[in-house]
Parts: sequence; C-alpha cells; structure tokens
Amino acid sequence: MNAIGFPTHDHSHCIADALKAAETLCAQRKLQFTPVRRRVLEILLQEHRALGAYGILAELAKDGLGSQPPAVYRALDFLVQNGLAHRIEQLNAYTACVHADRDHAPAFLVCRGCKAVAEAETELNQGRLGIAARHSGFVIERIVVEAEGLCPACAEGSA
Amino acid sequence: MNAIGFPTHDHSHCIADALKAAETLCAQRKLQFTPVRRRVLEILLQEHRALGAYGILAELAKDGLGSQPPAVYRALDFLVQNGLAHRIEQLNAYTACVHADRDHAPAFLVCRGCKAVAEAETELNQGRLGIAARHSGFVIERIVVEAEGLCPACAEGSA
DNA sequence: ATTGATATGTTATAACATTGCACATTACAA
DNA sequence: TTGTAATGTGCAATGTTATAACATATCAAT
Repeated sequence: MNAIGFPTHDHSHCIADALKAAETLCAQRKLQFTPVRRRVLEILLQEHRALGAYGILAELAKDGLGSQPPAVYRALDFLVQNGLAHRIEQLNAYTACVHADRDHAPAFLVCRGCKAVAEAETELNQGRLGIAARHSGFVIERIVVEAEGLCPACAEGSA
Repeated sequence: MNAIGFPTHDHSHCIADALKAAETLCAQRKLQFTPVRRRVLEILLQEHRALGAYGILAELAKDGLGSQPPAVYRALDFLVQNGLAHRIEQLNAYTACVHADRDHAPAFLVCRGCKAVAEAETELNQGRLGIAARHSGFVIERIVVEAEGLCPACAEGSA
C-alpha cells in the first residue's frame, strides 16, 4: 500500500486500528455499529481510495449482508453522518476517514489516475470564500474542498 | 432577481451582456457558438442558480433544439470546457459563469434551501491543501471549492 | 404485552451520464 | 469548387448513482 500521503505502512494494522476507533466512538455516542456498517467501513478501509456505492454493494453482497442499493446508502449515510467516512463529490464516491475522532472540515487530494485519496484539513470560513460569505450574509455549514490532479506515481507513468 | 451576492439588478441586461461576451470569446478562439450551446448558456443565465442537465434538456426540447441527453451534455461540456459555465459537484448541476473572460479557479457558495449559487475565486495551491500537495509531490490541476449553507433569505425562513 | 425507536429488507423508480453509430455541417486546402 | 477532414447533431440504447415508499424485524423501556 502506498497512496498519496500514505507511505508504505502496515495496512492491516491501520485497518484494525480504524475499526477499533470506530467501535469506541460508536460506543461513546451510543450508536449501533452494526455488521453492515462495520463491514462497509472495513471495505472502505481496505484501500486509501474512493469507492462507488455499487462497488461496495457488490462486496457486501458477497457476505450476504445486503443486496439492494438502500443497504449501502444507509450504511454510508451513517458513516458520513458520524464522520467515519467522507463523500468525494467529484467522483460520487466514498472514502474512509483517516482521523474520525475529532470534528473537522476535510479537504482532499484526489488522483485522477488511480483515484487515490489523501485527506487534509481546511477551515470553514477561510480565505476569499469566507469573505464573500460574510459580505453577503451567507452562513457556511459545510465546505467541499477537493483538489484533482496527479499523484507522484501516476505523474511518472503519464509523463 | 436577488440571489446571494446578486443584489437586485437588471437581469435581462445581465443575460444579454453575458451572451455577448460569450459570443466574442468564441469568435476570438474560433469556437462555434452554435444555437444549442447558446441556448443552454441562456437557460443557465436565466437564474443565478444551479440547474440539472435534465431540467435544461426539458427547456431545450421546448425549442426543438434537442431531445436526447447527449445534446445537453455536449453543450454543457463545451461551456464548462471553455469556462462559460461551471459544474457544481455537490449537486450534479450546472451554473453559468459570472466572469467567463479570464482564467480562474472558481469557488462557490451554494444555498441548500433555494440552490442559489454565488461565485467567488480561490487559488490552486493555497492553504493547507497546497502544503499537503507540495509535501507529497501531488500536482494539483483543478480544485473544487463549494461551501454549502444558507443564504440570508432562506436563513430567515427556516429560523 | 404494548409501544416506540432504530435498523433492515424489498420493489420500483428517479435522476444523472455515457456509448455508439449515422448523418449533417463547416472549414479549408488542393 | 470540390474533396476531405474535423466538428457538431440526432437518436437509440444502456449504464451508473440515488431515493421513494412500504413492509418487517429487533430490542429496550414501560
């Protein structure tokens, strides 16, 4: 495993840790970390990439954990709602959160070659957009920041 | 007309100006500003809001300018490609550009109530995301910045 | 036992987008 | 001015993503 911002690492450990953290977080908030939800998060954690809902559904189906679209979408809603996963708007796809603990405004680097996703942070009312918002009385609740480009590996290949 | 960042203004004049500018720009670049393309831009310009492809298609169909999805998508591709319109990723929808002349990295305020869209600007390699990119050797080509929230009018209503 | 809250199952359909091919138009050089 | 390449359009079919609507299950609290 070696995606943008994720130098070679013990990936199975990384997955286990994240699942553990999710468990803890759900326990604290009295949320049900059900098999479907757990499995969807696990599938997302397999790769530091964005996966489409129907791809996830296919995996889910293999385990007999649901075969219809709503099953995935509900699980994804839950995960996104609780900050355990994020939606990548420009791909209509989903990716596991790399630091699900604290509340944050995520920003992403998305490789158009391999769909690898790296997560960074931003602020809600930063920069020119924040200024524009204040000027017009617009209240920002969420901000989507996604950079599209090429990761080092893909840049090499297409150069 | 009075959307975020667009205080009451002479909207028909605003539309006419934008169409004129688009014409000029296409002439300069030797691009064909065909009836379909012109009409799609005009439809987008009617409102400072994001419109879905199928909604636009319905309008187009009324004028006998195309009845199949590819007609709109091709026109939208053309407009987006040439900076005359933008795609709002979080809505899978499109909006006319308010300053199609210069090359720019657009950022948007999108009202979740009325879908009104205001356009601001940002920079490609700004802030923490730029830093993350430089650190990992990621080359940013395009950046999606979309703030979701409530415009003053909708905030009033839902308060 | 009954209720209420939450999660899931199931069918159907809405909404968004692309592919592939044939035909028309335009641009432009021979 | 005619041939030809490039570009744009029409049309049918299909693919992909997402939700509506309704039924059922599970389980804890009264």
